[in-house]
Amino acid sequence: MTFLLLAGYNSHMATSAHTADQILDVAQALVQSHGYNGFSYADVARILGIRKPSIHHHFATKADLGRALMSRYRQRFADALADISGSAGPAPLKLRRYAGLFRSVLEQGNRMCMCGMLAADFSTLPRLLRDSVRAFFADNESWLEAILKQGRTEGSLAFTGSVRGTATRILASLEGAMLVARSFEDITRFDNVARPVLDALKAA
Amino acid sequence: MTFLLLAGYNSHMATSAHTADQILDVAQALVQSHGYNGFSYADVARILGIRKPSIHHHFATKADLGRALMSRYRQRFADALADISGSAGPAPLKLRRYAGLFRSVLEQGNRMCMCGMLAADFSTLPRLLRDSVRAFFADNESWLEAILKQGRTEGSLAFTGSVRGTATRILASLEGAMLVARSFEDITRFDNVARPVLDALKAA
DNA sequence: GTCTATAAGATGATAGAC
DNA sequence: GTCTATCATCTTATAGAC
Repeated sequence: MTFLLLAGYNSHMATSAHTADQILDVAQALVQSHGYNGFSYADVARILGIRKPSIHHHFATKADLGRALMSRYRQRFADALADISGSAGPAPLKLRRYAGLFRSVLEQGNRMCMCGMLAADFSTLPRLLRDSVRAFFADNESWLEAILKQGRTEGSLAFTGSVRGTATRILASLEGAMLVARSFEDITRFDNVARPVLDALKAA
Repeated sequence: MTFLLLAGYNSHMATSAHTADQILDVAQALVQSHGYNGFSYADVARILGIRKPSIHHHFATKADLGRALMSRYRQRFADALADISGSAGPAPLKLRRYAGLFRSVLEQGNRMCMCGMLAADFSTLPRLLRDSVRAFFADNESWLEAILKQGRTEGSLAFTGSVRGTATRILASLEGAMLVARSFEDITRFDNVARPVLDALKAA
């Protein structure tokens, strides 16, 4: 398959980036658009203007590439979450910024959250990748729990039900909102889910 | 790939079913488990104990098979929705039965909603299939809107925000709940999202 | 309606030259 | 680190016998 929609990347920019990073950039965009089984080494090579064996040199197998992809994605996401929770604002603002993380992925060429996409591909993934997908979700929920607790403590959030259950619900709603919104190629569909889900948590 | 998890189907039952139906049964299970790009005619043939050309005889191309799959799936889902909305109960009960539709798919070998899965595979689908996925979601939202209106009218439901927005949110939450729950192979994760989402709509 | 045989192209991967 | 050449296997699909 040939895909031009590599928003956020083209082979003529970031010339200082190492090949391995460029491969990860392209592969990630392809996974987020087409799924783990929807892209090939040939696709990545074509887009970067290199040959398949060059990719195998950096990532011997597709499972290796997948692991590197997940490792980098989880690290970056963890950094983004740390940046938000380390900031000074009230919990509702942090939740809005959190949803903004997902929203920005959709904005970037109508991509899906990489882990949401891999959750769909779940049964076809190598074991290590499966574990990483679960860990990503678990990390997200733990982070959300901390923010929800902060909000309850500072009085900025008021919600019935457990902190854990609420975190689970926020994550699932955002993943589902992305999934449905991207099939309509309409980001307002994401907003129409994310906004009320978060607003419903606010203290009166 | 070889998959044994064809809960709900094996080649020794339903011997009276026509081959085309058996193919659809197996292909649907595979799409729901592995995605559109995660299964092949060879997989279907192996499971049914027939040869690939027999499948091509019934469904000339994979796109044809996909169309037939969607057509049957949407029809069945529409029938299930009509059955629920045609019944006598109050809106909250109908919503619970609606969520039960999704839940039963998860129970069936940890499958994903077929359209949720195809929404992930969206960018790799033939145009007609894309349209069908969108139509499925739109049909679901329209049905939910009708139930939400019924609930408001009869006083069994009370929610802030628009009927349309609430319908969108319910669908997205359920799809996302399935997506996340299946990666943990834990149906209680689905329940922990579906229950509070629907309970929050109930009139006091 | 199902089969054998087969094709053209894709896929993940390797050997070995430069 | 990148390339050419090559690989076994898989994928979608067709021709034609039974």
